[in-house]
Amino acid sequence: MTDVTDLLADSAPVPALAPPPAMDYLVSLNAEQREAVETIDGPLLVLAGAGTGKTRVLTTRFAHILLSGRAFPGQVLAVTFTNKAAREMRERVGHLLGRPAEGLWLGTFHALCARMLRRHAEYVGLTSSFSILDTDDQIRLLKQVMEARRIDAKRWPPQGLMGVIQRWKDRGLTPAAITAAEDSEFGGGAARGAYADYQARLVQLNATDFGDLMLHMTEILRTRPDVLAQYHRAFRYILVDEYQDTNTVQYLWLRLLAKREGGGANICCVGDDDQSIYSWRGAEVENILRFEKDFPGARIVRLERNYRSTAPILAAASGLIAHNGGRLGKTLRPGRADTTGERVVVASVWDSDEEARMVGGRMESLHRDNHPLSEMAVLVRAGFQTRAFEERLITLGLPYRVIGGLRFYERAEIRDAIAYMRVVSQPADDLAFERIINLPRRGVGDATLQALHHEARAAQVPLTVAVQRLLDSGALKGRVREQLNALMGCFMRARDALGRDGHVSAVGTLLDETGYTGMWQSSKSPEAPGRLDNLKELVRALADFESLGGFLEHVSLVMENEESANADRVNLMTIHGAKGLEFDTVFLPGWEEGIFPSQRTLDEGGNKGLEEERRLAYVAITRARLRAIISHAANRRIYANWQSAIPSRFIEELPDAHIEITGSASLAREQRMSAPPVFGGQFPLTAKRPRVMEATVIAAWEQPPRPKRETAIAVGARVFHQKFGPGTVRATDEDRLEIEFDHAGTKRLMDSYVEQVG
DNA sequence: GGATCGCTGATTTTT
DNA sequence: TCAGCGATCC
Repeated sequence: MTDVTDLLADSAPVPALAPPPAMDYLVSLNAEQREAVETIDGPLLVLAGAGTGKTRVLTTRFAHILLSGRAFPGQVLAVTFTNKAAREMRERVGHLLGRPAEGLWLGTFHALCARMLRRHAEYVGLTSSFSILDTDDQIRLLKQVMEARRIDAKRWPPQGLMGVIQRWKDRGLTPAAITAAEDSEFGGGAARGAYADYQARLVQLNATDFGDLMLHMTEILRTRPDVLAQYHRAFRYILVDEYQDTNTVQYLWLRLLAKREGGGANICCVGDDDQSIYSWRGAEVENILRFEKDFPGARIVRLERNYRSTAPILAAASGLIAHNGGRLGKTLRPGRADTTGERVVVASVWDSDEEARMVGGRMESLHRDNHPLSEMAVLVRAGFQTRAFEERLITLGLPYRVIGGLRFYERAEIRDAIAYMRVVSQPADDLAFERIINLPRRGVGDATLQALHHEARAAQVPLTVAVQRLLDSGALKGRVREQLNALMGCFMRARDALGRDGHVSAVGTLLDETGYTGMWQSSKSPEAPGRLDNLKELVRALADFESLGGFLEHVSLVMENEESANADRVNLMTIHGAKGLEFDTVFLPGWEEGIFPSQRTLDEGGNKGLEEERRLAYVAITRARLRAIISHAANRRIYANWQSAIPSRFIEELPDAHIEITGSASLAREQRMSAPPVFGGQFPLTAKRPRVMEATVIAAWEQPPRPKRETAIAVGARVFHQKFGPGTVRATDEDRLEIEFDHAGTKRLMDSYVEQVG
C-alpha cells in the first residue's frame, strides 16, 4: 500500500497518530475531511471551498464505503459532471483499493442515464440501440420541424427555440407538462407544439438528445415503480460531485433514487455554492441551498482549509465573494505552510496591446527564472479574448495551447465518418444518413432528397428504406440510381462484415468503399492530409472498443480533446474552462466594466447575474497557487472603434491589504467616474468609493514602442502556412505580408506565422 | 454545384 | 471589424 501513501501525500497534514494499517487512508485527512468521509449513514452535504480537498474526500469516502465492507462496488452510485472528473475518481478509488475499480456505477449524469436508458428504452418508445444526437443534428432536426410548422426561421432562430426546449428539459418538463402560460415566451406560442413534434421525431429516429437522457430516465423512474424499486435495491450509497451545478431534472433524478420508503437516503453531495457558474445552462444553485430541507436530518460538513493558494490570494478571493448575498457561508483559511506570499497584482494598462505585452513580458521573465510555462495560465471571460494573447505569444515565440477550441469529435471529417457508422449501426438514423448521402458527391440534389423524404413520410419508413423502395420501383434513374445502389450495397456489406470481420475492419472497408476516404485523398485542400490523419486515428481508436455500439456511445458522451501530451506550454482558456484546474501563476486580463462583469449578463440577469459574475471572478482567483495578476485596460477596441473603459467593480471589491496596484495607465479619478461603460447597458453602475489608481510606477515590463521591423521575406517568395498551405508573397508592409495562397486565396498575415520554403 | 454578395450579430458551453 | 450564414446567380 505504499503507493497509496504517495498518492495522498500531495497536500496532507502530518498524521498525529499511527493508524491501524487498514485505515491508512483516513489518517492523512484533516478533521473536517475525515468527518466527511466517516459520516456514512444519512444525507450529508459537504461544502467544499476551492482547493480544500474535495476530490480527495469524495474518493476516500468511496473507498472507505467499500473497504469497510458496507457495500459492494456495484452498490454505490457515483455521479460527476465531467468525464474527466469521473476518470479521475475511478483512478483514485482504484489506487485506494489497491486494484482497478471495476463494476462501479461511476460516471457523468448523462453517461449513467444512457446506461440505464438502454435497459428501459421501450418505456419511452425507443430501442436499446438508440442514437444520441449532437448539437448539429439537433438543430437540423428542429429546422425540419419548424419548416413543417411554418415557423419563420428568420424571425425565430432555431438556436433560440432549441435553447427554450433545452431549458424545459433541464427543468424536467415533457411537452405535456408545458402550460400555455409557460409557452408564450417564444414564437408567439409556437414553441410548445414544436417541442412536441421534435420529441415525436426523435422517437421515430430512435434517437435522443443530451437532455433526453436525463428527462426520459427521470420520467421512467417517476412512472414505473418497479424500475425505481430495482435501483433502490441496487444502490445503497449515492455520491454526487459539483452539486451546485445540478439542474432541476438532475435533482429530481437524484431525489427519486435517494428517497425510499423507510427513509435512510444515503446520499452525499459535495459542492460549493460560491462556485456555481452555470446557471445559464440551467443549473440551480437553489438545489444546494435547499439541501437540508430536501433531506431532513442532513448533516453539513464544511471544508475550509485550503491547501492550494497563498494567504493573499485566499484573502483577495474571500474579500471579493463576501460581496455576494444568500451564501451558505464559508471562509477559506490557509492550510499551506507557506502562508506568506506575493500580493495579488492589479495592473492598470493603457490599452489591450499593452495588456498583452505586460502578460507576455511577465511570462518571459518567469520562464527565465525556471518557472514552467505549463504552470502559467491566462483566464479570460470570453473566448475571443484569447486572440490578443495568442498573437503576442507567437511574436515572443512562447509555445501555448488554447483549451476549449475545436474538439476532435467536432471536426467535420470525424462527424462524417461517425455518420457512416451510425447508419450502419442504426438504419433509422435519418439525420446521419442525410449528412452523408451526398458526401462524396453522388449527384443527389434537392429534387432527389425531396422525393426520398416524400417516400419516407408516405410509407412511414426511414430514409434508407425509402432509398431501397425507390430503387426497387425504378423511380430513381441514371447516375443517382447507380450511386445510391452502390451506397446501399456498402451499408449492407458493412453490416455483414461487422459480425464476421469485426468492427474495425468493417468500418475501414466502409469508409473506403463508399469513397469517403478517397474524397479526401483526391482533395487538393491543404487541410486534407490532416483530415486523413484524423480519420486514421479514428479507425485506430475503434480498436479500443468491443463493438461499434460501444464506440458510438463513447463518442456521443465523451466529447473531449485528447490533449497532445504534456508539453511545456502556456495555457489560454476561459474561466469556465478553468474550473477545477490550478496553476502557479494566473493572469486575469480584461477586468473592465462591460467585459467582466459582462454587460449582457447584467442586462439579462440583473443582480443574480452580477452575483454569478462575481462567483466567476472568485473561481478565477482561486485557480492560482502562488501568483495572480489581474489587469484592466483604460482603452479597448470594441469591433471597429476605440472606447475608454473603466475598471471592473470587482477590482474595488478586493481587500486593499492584499493587493498591489501597478501599471502605466494614469487613470485619473475624473476619467474613472465619467467614462461611459464599454457597452451601453441599462444596468446601473455601482457608485462606490473608487479606488484611486494614480500609480506612477513604471513597471519593468513597460517597453518603449516596438521598433518597426522590416520583414526578411521578399515579394515573390514561396511560403507555407499551417492552415492555408503554400502560397506566394505578393506584397510586404513592415512585418506584414500579403500572401496569395495556392488554395486559400489572398490573406494578410504577420511574417512570423509563415515559413519560407524553397 | 460552386462562387459571390450582402446581411447580421458578436458570453460562458462540464454532457 | 469580420466571420459565418443564406440567398442568388451562373
